[in-house]
Amino acid sequence: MIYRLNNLTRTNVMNDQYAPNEIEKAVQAEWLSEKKFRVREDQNKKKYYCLSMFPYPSGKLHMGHVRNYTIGDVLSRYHKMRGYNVLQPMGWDAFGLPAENAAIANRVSPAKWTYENIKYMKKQLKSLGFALDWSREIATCSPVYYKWNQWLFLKMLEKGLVYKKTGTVNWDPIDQTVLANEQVIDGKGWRTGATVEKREIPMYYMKITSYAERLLTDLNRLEDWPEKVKTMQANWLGKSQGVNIAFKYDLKGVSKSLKVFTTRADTIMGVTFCAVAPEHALALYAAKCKPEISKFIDECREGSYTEAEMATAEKRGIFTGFYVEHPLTGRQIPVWIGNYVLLSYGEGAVMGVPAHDERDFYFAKRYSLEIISVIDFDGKEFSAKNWQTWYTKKGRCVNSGKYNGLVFDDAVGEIAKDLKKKDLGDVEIQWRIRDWGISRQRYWGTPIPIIYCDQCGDVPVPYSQLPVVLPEDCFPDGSGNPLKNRDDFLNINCPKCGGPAVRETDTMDTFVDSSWYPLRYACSDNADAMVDERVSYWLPVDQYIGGIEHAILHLLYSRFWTKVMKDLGLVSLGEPFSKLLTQGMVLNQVFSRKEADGRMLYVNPADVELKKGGRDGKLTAISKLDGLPVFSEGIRTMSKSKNNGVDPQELIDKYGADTARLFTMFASPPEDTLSWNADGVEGSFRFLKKLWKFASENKHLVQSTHKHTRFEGLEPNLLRIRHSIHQLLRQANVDYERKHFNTVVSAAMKMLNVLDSEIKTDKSTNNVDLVKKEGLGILIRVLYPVAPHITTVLWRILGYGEDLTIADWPEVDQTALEESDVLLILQINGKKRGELRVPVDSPDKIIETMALGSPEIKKHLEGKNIKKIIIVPRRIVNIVV
RNA sequence: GCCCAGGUGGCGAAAUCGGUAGACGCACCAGGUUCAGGACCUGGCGGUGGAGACACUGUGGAGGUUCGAAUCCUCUCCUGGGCACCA
Repeated sequence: MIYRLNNLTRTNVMNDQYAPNEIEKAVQAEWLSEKKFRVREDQNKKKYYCLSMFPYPSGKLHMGHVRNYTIGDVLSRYHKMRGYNVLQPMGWDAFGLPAENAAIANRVSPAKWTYENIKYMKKQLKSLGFALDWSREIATCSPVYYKWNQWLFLKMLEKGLVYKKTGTVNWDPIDQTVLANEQVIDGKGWRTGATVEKREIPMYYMKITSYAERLLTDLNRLEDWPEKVKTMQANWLGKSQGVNIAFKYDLKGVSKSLKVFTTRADTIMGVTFCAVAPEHALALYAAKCKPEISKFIDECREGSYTEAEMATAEKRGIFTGFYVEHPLTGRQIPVWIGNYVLLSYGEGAVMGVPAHDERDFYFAKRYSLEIISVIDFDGKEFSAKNWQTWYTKKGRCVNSGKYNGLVFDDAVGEIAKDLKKKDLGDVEIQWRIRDWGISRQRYWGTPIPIIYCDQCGDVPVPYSQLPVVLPEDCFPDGSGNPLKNRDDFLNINCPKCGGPAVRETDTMDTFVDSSWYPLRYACSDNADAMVDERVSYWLPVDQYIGGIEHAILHLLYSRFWTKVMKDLGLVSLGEPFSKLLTQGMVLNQVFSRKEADGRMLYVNPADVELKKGGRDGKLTAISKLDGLPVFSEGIRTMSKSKNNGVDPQELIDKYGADTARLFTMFASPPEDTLSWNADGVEGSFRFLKKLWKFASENKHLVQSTHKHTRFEGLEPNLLRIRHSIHQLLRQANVDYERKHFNTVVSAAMKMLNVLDSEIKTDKSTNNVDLVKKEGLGILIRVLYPVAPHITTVLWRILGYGEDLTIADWPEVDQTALEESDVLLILQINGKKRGELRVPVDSPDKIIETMALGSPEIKKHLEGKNIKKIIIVPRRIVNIVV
C-alpha cells in the first residue's frame, strides 16, 4: 500500500510510534506527484544552483555519496526556505574503466552493466529523499550528451586548440595493451604480472597551457573557494620565472645546442654536468654506437611513467660521451642521461649544479662528478661530503668571476643579460602544467571524431555526421580496444575523397565528459545545441560540492573548458563555480591478500572478522567468505577498487533516510576527513524518535493556543527557555552559513532538550504552550534541511502549515536574547579560580572590587602583589600577580 | 620525492575573535521503570591525588610569543588527499 501523506489523519498517526519507512514513502510520493523540485527559470527570484559532483555509476551508493548529496540537499533546502529559486540536478559520469573491468570479470557489456547500475543507484538516491530535479538527468554515455564532446573537440581542432603529438603510456607487453596507472602495481601489469614499459604513442592534446595564465589569474576571482584548493591549483600550474640557457655542441660538424631551463641561473658557474631524458634525441643518438647506453635507456623504459614513480626511483645515469660548452666560461661540460629527467618538462634537459641542488648532489656523488660551491651562506662552510639543507638557499655568489658578491636577483639579471648578448639565453616564464592528453586506447568512452584516409590523412568527421555513435554491444577482454575488431564501426568512406578509410578507435578521457556537465543541466532537453540561453540564467553554479580528491584535475579541466566555450562564443561565463565546498574523504579499513597467481584480492571490511589468535593474543583479520587470513592496509578512501565501501542501504532500511542523513551530517563538519564508524547512529535515531514523541505528546498545542505571538509578562523560567531557543537559532543560522551542519544538528538536539526537560517540570499554562509552540516550530524548520521527511509530517499534522518546503525561515527575536546579567570567569595569572555574576554593563571599577572581594580570589591572593587586572568585557577578569 | 590538509577523552566531535577545553552525541558505569524489548527515564563519566571541599595536570611531540594559546610563530613526528590513464 502506498502511504499518502494527506491520508494521515491528524490524530491517529501521532498516536503511533515513529515509523520512518512509512512516513518517508508517503512524503516522497507527494514530492514526486506534485513535482516539488522541478524548477524553471524565474527572473523575479534570486537563483541558487546547487550542484554535487555527479557519481560514477559503480553499482551501489557508498557513504561518500550519501555524505556528498546530503550536504547538497541540506544547502538546497535551506536556500529554498530562504526564498531562492533552487536548482539541484543529478546525472551520471557514466563512461570509464570500471565498466570495462566488470565486462572482463562477468562477461557483461559495459553498457548493460552501466545502465543497470544507474537504475539501482537512482532508486537509492530517491529513497534518501533528495530534492532533485530529475527531469534534467543526464548520462555522459548517451549519444545526445557525448555528441557535444565531439562537436567541441572539432571546434577546438579548428581553432588550433587540439593537436596531435606523441605521449607516454604504460604498456603491458603480454596483453599488448595500454594500462591505466591504477592497473600498474609495483611496476607490473595487474592481470599479467609483466613488467610494464613506457611507450610513446600518438595522441590528441588540448592546449591547456595556452590558458595557464588565465587559469592562474582568475583564481583571484574565486573568493569563495577554499584557499587550499587555489594553492594546489596555483602550484599545479607552476608558473616560474627563470632563464633558458643554451649549451652549444658540435654533432658531426653541425653546430647544435642543448637547451635547459633553470630558476637558479645564479648558480650557473657551478654547473659541472648536464643531464638529458632517456628519450632525448641526444640520448638516442649516443645509444646508436654504444650498446651499454642503449641498454641503460631500455632499463629506464621499465616501470610506469607517473611523477611519483619518477621522483622516488633511484637516480641513475650514464655518460653519453658528449660534451657541451658552458655558455659563459666555454668550459667543456659532460652530458649524462638521467632517469629522473622528464622529456615532457621543458626540452628534456637540465643543468647539473651538485653544490646547490639536492638531486644533482647525490647524482654527482654517485658518479664522482665535480662539485663546485658558488653560493656563500653568511660564511657557513660548504662540504662536498654531506648534504645540508641550506645548500639550496639563496645567497651571494662566490667562485663566480665577475658575478661574485651579487645577491640572487642581481646575479640572475646580470647572467641573463650576458647570455642574451651572446644569444645563448634569456629570461623566460616556464609552467609546470603540460597540455592535456585526451586520447585513451579504450572502448567505453566518447569516440574521437577523426577518420584516417590513406589519401587525405587525418580527416575530422563532418559536423553533419555527429555523433559518432559508440556501438554498445562490445565485450572488452583486457587485451586492447574491441573497437579495433568492429568492422561496422571501423570502416567508413573518407568524407573528403570518398575513398575507403577507417575511424579513430581511441576514445576521450572521461574528464572531458565532466568538464562541462554543469552547463548541460541548464538545457539537457536541447537536442540541437550544446548550450542555450538558459545557461546564462542558471550559471555559474552557486555552490559546487565534491570530494577534495578533485581539487586539481577535474576542477582545472572544468575551468579550462568553460573558458574555451567562452572564447568560442558559446557562453559568457568566465568561471563555472562561484563557491566550492570540498568534502573530506570517507575512509574505511582496507583488507587485502595476495593470491597465488599474484593478483590482489580485496575483502570488504564488513566481511572481515577480527580474531585474537595465538598465544600473544594478537589480532588477526579473517575473511568470513573463505576463512583465510587477510591483511590490513590501513585506512583509505572508500572505493570500488579497494572494496572498502559501505553500502548505506542497510542503514536506510533499518533507520530510515532521515536518520542516515542526520547521522552523516552530525558525524563531522563536511570538510573533514571521516573515518567510517556507524556506532553513533543509534543516537541520531533516538533523537528523531524523541522528537516524534515530544510532538505527539504536545499535539494539542498548535490548535489550542490562540494566534497571538506576544511574549510579554512571561515567567522567568519561560523567559530563560525562549532565550535558549533563540540563542540556539542564532547559532544554527551562523552554522548553516558556514556549513557546519554537525553543530546545526547539535543545536536542534539542544532545542529539544530545552523544550522537553525544562518545560516538563512546569504546570501547563497558556504561556507554557505559547513558548512550546514557538520553540517546536523553530526546531522543525531548523531541522528540516537535514531531516526533511519527519519535519514535513510534523509541520503539517501539528497544523503549522501545509508546505514546509516553502515555509519562511524562522527569525531570531532580539528581545528574547537580552540578558540582565552575565557570568564572568575570575582568573589569577590566566588560571580559573572562580566565577562572578554581575549585571550587564557593570563599570570595570565595580567588577574589580567585586572580583577582589570574592572568597576564592581572596584565598589565592594571600601574600601576593597584584601587578595588574585585565577585564575582558562579558567574559573574563584576569588578575596578574 | 614534491604539493595540500589534518592530529583535542575509550569513540565522533565542540570551542565565530587569542579569553571557563571537552558543548552535542556514542560507548561505558550506577540507579529507576518495564511480563518483555534493537524501548524509556535519572545521574556519573579526560587523567592523577584526595573521604571530600579541592589541588595538580591535560588539545601528537619539543621550543617560543602573550596577562592568557587547542587557536599565533619555529622545528619535528604521525595520518590522509593529489601527483596528469581510478573517478
